[in-house]
Amino acid sequence: MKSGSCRFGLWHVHVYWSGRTVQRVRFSTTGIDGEVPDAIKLFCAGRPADISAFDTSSLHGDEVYPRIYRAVRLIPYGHTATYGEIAHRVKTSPRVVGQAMARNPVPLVIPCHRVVAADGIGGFSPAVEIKEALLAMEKMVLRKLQLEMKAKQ
DNA sequence: AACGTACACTTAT
DNA sequence: ATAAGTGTACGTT
Repeated sequence: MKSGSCRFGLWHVHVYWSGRTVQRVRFSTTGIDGEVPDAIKLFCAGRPADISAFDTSSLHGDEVYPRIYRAVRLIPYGHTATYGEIAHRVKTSPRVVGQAMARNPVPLVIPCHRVVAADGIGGFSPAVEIKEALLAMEKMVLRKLQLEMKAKQ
């Protein structure tokens, strides 16, 4: 199992992984030595990298959490869904979706930052500023991509 | 093993 | 503004 961290704004993103399997991701105010998968490095540097394809044990099974995590993983880069929408998709309640997000072992890989409240941004641990920054970054990157696309046509 | 409480929510009183 | 509904985790009996 390898581990390492990379920067996202003021925060350090710790990643525990090996090969295509990511076991744990967490935000910290301090860094650690070691390697981080390229895709995650690119993502944190503001490139439109898709990091949802990594393997994660939390995605398997018929229980409620895995079903929620699989649904959340389908939210595209730069987009959001509400707790209620996800709940509706997997036939559970919004409260439970929030619980699953709070316990997400691999934020970014399972993009819990793209799940927002019906009337606001919702929560994020350890700090909601991270969620705001992630959403702002994705929105900006997406807008830029769309502009480039349009320019080519 | 049962029970209470605490949640990153939402909808309806 | 408050209450009910929801699934899971975690603490206390």
